[in-house]
Amino acid sequence: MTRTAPLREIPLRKGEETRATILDAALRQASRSGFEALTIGSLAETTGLSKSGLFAHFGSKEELQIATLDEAVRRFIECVFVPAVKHPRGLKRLRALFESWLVWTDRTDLPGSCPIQTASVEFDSQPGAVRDAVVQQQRRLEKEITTTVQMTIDSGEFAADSDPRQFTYELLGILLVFSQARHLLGDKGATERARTAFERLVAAYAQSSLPHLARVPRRAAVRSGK
Amino acid sequence: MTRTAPLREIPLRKGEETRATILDAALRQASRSGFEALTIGSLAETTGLSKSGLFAHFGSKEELQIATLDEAVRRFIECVFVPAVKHPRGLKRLRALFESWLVWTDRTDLPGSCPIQTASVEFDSQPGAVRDAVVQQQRRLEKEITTTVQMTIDSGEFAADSDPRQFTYELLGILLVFSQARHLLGDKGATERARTAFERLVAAYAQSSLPHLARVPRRAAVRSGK
DNA sequence: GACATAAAAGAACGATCGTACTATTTTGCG
DNA sequence: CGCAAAATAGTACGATCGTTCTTTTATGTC
Repeated sequence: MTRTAPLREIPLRKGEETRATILDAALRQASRSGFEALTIGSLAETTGLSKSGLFAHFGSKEELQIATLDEAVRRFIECVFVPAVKHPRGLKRLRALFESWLVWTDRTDLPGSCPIQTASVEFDSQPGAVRDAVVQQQRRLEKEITTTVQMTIDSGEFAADSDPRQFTYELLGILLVFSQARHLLGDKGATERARTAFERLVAAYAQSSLPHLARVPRRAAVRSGK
Repeated sequence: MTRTAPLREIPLRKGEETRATILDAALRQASRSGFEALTIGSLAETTGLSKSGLFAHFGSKEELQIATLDEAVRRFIECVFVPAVKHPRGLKRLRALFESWLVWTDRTDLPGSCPIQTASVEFDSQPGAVRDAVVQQQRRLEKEITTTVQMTIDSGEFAADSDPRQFTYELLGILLVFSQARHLLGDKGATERARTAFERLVAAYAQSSLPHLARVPRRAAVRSGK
């Protein structure tokens, strides 16, 4: 059972490289046109491969879509979470997370909107393996954010009775409408509006998780962002 | 030029009826699977029409998609705005708008998520006539909301220096994440989270449009919803 | 350099796509 | 009823879809 020899688990080499090329093209295409438009033919053409050659890497369109989603999440984590954890736990890290999120599709050079969000909407009422994968990834990301929020509670920067999942919920809302304003409507002020919304959200949680009770703040909760 | 006689502008009868049937099926399909999956063939099958017979009503797939979007907007206005304007201008109307919005896809008996939102994401990076139509309708709806918010400022229920477009932006965010939580994740608490977010938003604007300055409220701004 | 294997290409399949053209039925008015 | 027009059906088209099989080429190890 536990042998030291490589035991023939000699992994791929060229294949992995090609697969990465395919997924890069797939990600760009999904960003522009969605996961349904992720056809074998068009993808083969943009990568210069043959249909069958490309197909062999995944075995089915569904698997291609799931692999593309996984790659999107991988890059998202790399672009958003990894830089954020370099900041100290708490509000600083939460802010860094938010700011990275705003620019992540630019940083990873996608031509359209966030593929994860696209997939979320595209498959939200369409049962199947892709939908299951989307749900799983979405839950995973939300859990990560909630953990970051919880740290901000633990650090005392958010009120002790704050609901971290409610914060996550509202934060996601801001980022969803940001994406719509940015890509669909081409709103130049989308980023500033998102920041304003985020700051108000933060300010509310710095006081209480039941902010509509409008408790009087004990001190200025927000400092200059930079 | 101006003749009183009907002048042969005898409009359709049966055709309109069939068209309505088609659009109803199209709306349901778009709600489940998006506008790209709105194919002539599948739609012909679910309506019992022939492909060519159905096609003749629209002339192109693009026109079918646009007609479906327009029908979605028509129903949205009927389900959300029309009931809201029965309430007095100001916060009451704004609240009614929000509450109708939360249930509008149920009230119009759609099997999936909001087709307008689906279209917004599907075409946000895909140039063409459909995208143009989506942008136009989205702008139109946002303008309507902003007007309702402005009335709440005028009534004195929101602070005079409030930014109605910022409020609209954030309100849309809440509704977007609500839809995701509801349909993709099947979150039973989505509605309550949306209400909590809405109340916090309202409370902030009842004080100031720059709520992260955390001004002290002069009085309790929120009463029992009913 | 030979050789096993991985990687990619080639060709073909039935299905469905959007759309054009023609033919048939249905409708509403005189 | 008769008849023009509207509405729908029928048929066919080239293109593309996802997928399967077979064949060829590229790769890495001895």
